[in-house]
Amino acid sequence: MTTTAPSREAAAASATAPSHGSMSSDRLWDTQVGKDPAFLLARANALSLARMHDVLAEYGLQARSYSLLAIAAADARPSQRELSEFLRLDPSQIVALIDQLERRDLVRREPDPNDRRAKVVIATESGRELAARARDSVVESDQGWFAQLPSADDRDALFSALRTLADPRA
Amino acid sequence: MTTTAPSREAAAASATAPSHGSMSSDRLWDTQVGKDPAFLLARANALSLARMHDVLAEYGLQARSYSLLAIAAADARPSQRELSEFLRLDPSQIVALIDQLERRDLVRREPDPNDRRAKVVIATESGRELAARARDSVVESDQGWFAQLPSADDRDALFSALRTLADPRA
DNA sequence: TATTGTTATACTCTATAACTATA
DNA sequence: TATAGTTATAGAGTATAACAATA
Repeated sequence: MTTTAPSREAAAASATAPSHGSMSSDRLWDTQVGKDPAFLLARANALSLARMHDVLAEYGLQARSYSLLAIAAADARPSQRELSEFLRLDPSQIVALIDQLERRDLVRREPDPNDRRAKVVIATESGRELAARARDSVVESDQGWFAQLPSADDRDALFSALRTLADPRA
Repeated sequence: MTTTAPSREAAAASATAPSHGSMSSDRLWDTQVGKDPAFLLARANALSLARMHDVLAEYGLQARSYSLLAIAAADARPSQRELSEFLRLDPSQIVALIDQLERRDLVRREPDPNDRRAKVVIATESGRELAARARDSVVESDQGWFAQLPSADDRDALFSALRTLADPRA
């Protein structure tokens, strides 16, 4: 989650019978775009994000606010700059995100003793509780979704590849 | 590409020496969020999309307009509804996208003889030429980026997994 | 002189609802 | 009655530049 915007409604029809009109046409999938790895990555992400959006709605969170809260709740003590880089959001968006969470008393800003320009983001007690509950839902939902890959080896291979592509240190 | 919005500037610093401040902090990567497959998927996509944005700027295209043009240029004869589902964009956004490309004489609308409500999108000759040139750049860029995975087996496993997650028919 | 957080602003993208014409 | 395309609009997300405080 986080990064990029949510993309639309429910997604990923789970019904067994496509009945009438919701089937994507083979003609489009047979084009080069339908085989372009970057397109597949984008489309998979859009579906994942839509699912995450649904899961997190119960907690009044979105992918990005959940990510930020979860990092704070993990006592990572991130500065806003670090969050900006990690979540790939503009520093001014981080301000807005933290403002939202702070209004709900889920996080607070604390001056960094080592650099008084910087502020670290700390989860409050209720922030930790919400993050824990949301995390359980997210983990469960992730498992269900990635179970579309039936083999654990396939899933591990995917996760490893994503890590390589996502993590600049890799 | 396509689906979701572009996410920021250049991304994916290729320099060998991170020099001073651009290194993401290990503390954040060590949290559960940094290991969440959905987060990795989102972040990988954000980096991919930023790269695609840079590549396509030369042609006056973005990920979504490129995808639409490439599908039309492949003679897939998509209706706007099909494009909406395939690209996961609202029908009204498809209207706007086609309007843009039509103003540049890259595509045109044609009534569907089998259903006069529907319009199929056709690439013009100059649209085909632009799509071909853009496609070459995209393919080259994709190859370079996914070469972060040195093993062809690993890349194939990733592509296969993404296809499963992205394609509702899978 | 450079960096952190902040504010302000313009722009793009997204979601929704209504309308028309066909089916 | 339902669907394809269109229009309009409000809201959310994004990119940029400027500013005060601190390094």
